[in-house]
Amino acid sequence: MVNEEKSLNFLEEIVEEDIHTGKHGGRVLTRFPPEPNGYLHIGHAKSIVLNFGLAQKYGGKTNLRFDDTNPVTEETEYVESIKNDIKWLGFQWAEELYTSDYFDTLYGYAVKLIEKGLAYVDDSTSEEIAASKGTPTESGKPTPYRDRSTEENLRLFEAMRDGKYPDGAKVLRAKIDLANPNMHLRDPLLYRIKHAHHHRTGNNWCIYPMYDFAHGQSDSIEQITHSVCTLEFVPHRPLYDWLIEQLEIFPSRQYEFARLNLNYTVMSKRKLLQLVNERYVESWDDPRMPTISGLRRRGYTPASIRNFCERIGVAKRENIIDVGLLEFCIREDLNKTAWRRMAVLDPIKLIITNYPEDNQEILVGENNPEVEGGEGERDIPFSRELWIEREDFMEIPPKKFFRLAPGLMVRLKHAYIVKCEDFVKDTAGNVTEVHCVYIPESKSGEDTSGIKVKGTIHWVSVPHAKTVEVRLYDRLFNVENPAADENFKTTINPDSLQIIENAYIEPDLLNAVPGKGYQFIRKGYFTLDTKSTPENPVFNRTVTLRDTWAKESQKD
RNA sequence: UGCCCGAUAGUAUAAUGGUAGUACGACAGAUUUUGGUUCUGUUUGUCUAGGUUCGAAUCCUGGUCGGGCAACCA
Repeated sequence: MVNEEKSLNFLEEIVEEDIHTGKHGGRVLTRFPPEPNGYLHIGHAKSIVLNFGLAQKYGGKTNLRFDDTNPVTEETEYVESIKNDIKWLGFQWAEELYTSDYFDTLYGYAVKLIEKGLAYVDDSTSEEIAASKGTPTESGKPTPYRDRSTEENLRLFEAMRDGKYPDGAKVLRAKIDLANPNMHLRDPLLYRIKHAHHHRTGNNWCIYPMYDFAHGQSDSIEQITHSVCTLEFVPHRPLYDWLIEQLEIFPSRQYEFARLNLNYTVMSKRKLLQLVNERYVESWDDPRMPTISGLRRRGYTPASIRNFCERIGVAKRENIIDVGLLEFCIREDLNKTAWRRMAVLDPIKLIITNYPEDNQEILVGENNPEVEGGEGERDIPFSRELWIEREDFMEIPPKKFFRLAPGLMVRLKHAYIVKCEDFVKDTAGNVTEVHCVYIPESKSGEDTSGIKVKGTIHWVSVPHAKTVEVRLYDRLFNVENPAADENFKTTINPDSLQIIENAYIEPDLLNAVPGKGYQFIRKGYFTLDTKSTPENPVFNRTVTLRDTWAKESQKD
């Protein structure tokens, strides 16, 4: 038997080692700690899959903790969207927690630090503090307030809490080492004054802890065993550890991995917010956005996103993943699950000259050829006049063109073989009609014609066709790494959205179910848009099918 | 030019001192009533210079390159 043991990523190795050595009694508790100031994106999905996946794999649990220490940017709207996205991805947290739940405890920790002589109230301005921190090559200098007595610090900190000072008048700083080569250890700020309404604590507080004084302590309060975050927090780890040690609280450990970057998109919340605010996209859930809600509206499935996150791996090396891999993952999923339907996006008329004018037939087509039994079938009306795709006819075809051209034959999917005999152009030279004859004995399923054709094309019966709006999406940016551009918005792809107001669909597609993916045969995967209504159906293209002909035809 | 992190095919990711493997991509072929799917095959890689060792992607040293750090953001 071949040993198919899957290799572990470095975090799984750490966890296995900890379990092996009996650390925390083998307990595994992770957390996913979003700040509720924006929508979750595919990069968060990587973190979610990692944190929840780690816990699941080793019999542990994961908390959802909102890191809500900055009341100015945080809103309940974001809390709700974040919870919704996590659930949609298929994960369930053990406890829903908020850093703001710990404000009292955190305040107590600050007092303890002051009492130990390890924190002081500083009256300096923001600029003065920045200047006194020195530079990476030059050590910092103490401000005039560094050596206040414990009593004075205690009194002032309490006064800060009691609202005696305006925003920015004072801060609480840790007293560590102004000469430390790690800038984060040069007396970092612990608390600042913000007379602001907090989405959960209202006006109870006018001082709020900084990230560094909240995150690690929250981990510790919850007894998180493995606190997983991204690489930019590596230099914060010594401070994380220092606070835990000085406060003598549960020793959570922080581990860092490289965040996900995807080419042809941006991932920072700030930039995504700009795209929304400046109307480059419709909203946070615009199908071109790399947000979870955008991907969902685009037609991505939870399984495809989870799968993607597992395939990209986890390491500490900076990376830029090809969106092609994301597209592979959704095609892989939808190929197995999407029901097949026919739709013509850019129509020209095909007339079967030897088919009786008043005749029509009801043909059948399987729903899903990837599944035994096809998951049932649907009726497809057929008649003398059909819509076909403009690109499926060429007056003068190149070599290896397996579609319609004068004298060429194709099969109409689920129907008959037809032979092109003629075509009609308008005054502008555009082909408007293709005239064919059909082979009556070549009907799908009962073909006795013996004719073999290379190509099969999709179609929709003209008198039975329904009209819908179809939205085709392309990458939002024209360059691989838009964030590298000083003004990333100049690299936006002006053609990222193409709206087809009148696409023709086979009648059964009117029964499409929201949230389900459909393959428009030969065109791609589509799903109903959230704004679609029975009166005005709108389909979003999730992703095209792989198109080797497009590549072939572009050669030479 | 202070500190920290990293460097394996085009992109990611394994190999934990002992045959450099996997996925996606690319290329070629087979199958196909979707130029889809599926299947088969091919291609391409250890940043660099030394050192340790019977043996180095792996350990050590120097260098190069990339990224991060001096927000009352997280």
